[in-house]
Amino acid sequence: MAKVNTLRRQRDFDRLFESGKRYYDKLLVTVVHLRLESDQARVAFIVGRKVDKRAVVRNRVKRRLREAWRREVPQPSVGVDIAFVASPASAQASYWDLAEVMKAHLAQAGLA
RNA sequence: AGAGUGGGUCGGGUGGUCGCGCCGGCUCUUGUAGCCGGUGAGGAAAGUCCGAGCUCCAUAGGGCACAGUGCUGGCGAAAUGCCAGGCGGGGUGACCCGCGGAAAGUGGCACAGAAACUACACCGCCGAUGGCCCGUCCGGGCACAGGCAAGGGUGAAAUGGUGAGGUAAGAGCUCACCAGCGUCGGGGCGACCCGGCGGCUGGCUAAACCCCACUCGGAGCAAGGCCCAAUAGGAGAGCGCAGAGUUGCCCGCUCAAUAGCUCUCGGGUAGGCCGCUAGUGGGGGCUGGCAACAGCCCUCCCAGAUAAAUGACCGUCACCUGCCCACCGGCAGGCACAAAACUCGGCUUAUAGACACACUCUCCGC
RNA sequence: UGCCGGGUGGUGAAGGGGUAUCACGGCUGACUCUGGAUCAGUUAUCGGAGGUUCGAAUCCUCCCCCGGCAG
Repeated sequence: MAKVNTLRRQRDFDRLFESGKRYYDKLLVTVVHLRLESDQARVAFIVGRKVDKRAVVRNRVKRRLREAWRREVPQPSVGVDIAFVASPASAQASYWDLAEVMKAHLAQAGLA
């Protein structure tokens, strides 16, 4: 995943969480916001300290999410910002569980 | 064979399919591109408990306070670190744990108890001596004066312990040994140890104040430096006053809002770049030293991310647990603690299991 | 990542070496025909583990948890 497709500015996060549409699950909360001025999709994976105290576990969840985004889901061709926020239950979830939830949320958003 | 002690090393291997950060090279359509090559988490990277380097600050100067350290000697840049030794305590033992000063002063020691520090006298013991009574002047009784601190009892702790002598009863009152104190001689760099002598002893608490010796400016890479959109129109320097700053206070030193006057044209947010990895560095050998460690020689280059790379999935082998099983083997599950964020030296805490070494105890065999 | 502050009944707070205190709740009982008010009782191994002390919520050390500041 190229750097251009990573969401990193505080301003972008503020706009995404203020006006984005949310899809909920026990493992994952997905926030989607369309950006018409661009045709690039930007994505962020958020795993807070409440998921698990240990950095090793949080890093594993983040990497599984990133891998699921890369392999299990068709890349959107429209301008859109997406944030995947992991919940504490995702620390015990397998790669395939996370991928299923991600696919379902993107289908609901009409991106897949 | 079993149980254990000490320090040390390692902490999954291998294959397949996709993928990531950084560095270097090449290519072109010069880009947030493609290809090739190299490289990419730990013993604790952790907690942030100590200490350094490095950077900045209004210069860091003095005094007091506060704070820290605390057996001795050595090592180390330094440290609440390490090594060796000393003493005390624990363990059958290998070994482990602790550490200045209580006759410089102040304070505290609840409850209980007679008394808790100028020690004391409730029960108790004695009553030799003096007193009173009986009585033949021997003697016996009373417990008034008085003597005692051995025994009982209270407490965490009661002014040395054990034994003998001694006495009216007792007591370091006397003696022997032990503990403590002082002193002399010897050994050791020293903590301290060994021996002699003396008087016969003087609670505990300093992780209470304190005393003694030594140490101490503050903040921290979000330090700090550089380049600079948009927006706003001020911003900076000098003079000057209330004032402000340094972990607390005093002195000292420094700075200086706003208003005013004079001069100058820069300051800085978002963002980006540097700091940013070669360093008190790792490995091997020799020499000195009991050791920590030091010196010399050879050799190696070993992460630099920033919404944050170092992986995901699927096999297989090894290991562990459970079940089935006469055995071969099969099935299921597990396979630790945990991830850099300027760097380094320590400490502390978490950690499935594996390996080798040295040593101790018990039992058995020869 | 760095630096601070704090954990005491259900809740909010005192206490800084000597039987753990107060307020508001909750529960039980008494009073009342019933309820309220009132009175009495009950509800804590002081975040955990070691250490210093005769004795620790308090002093020291190490862990765990919560919150804040620095963009």
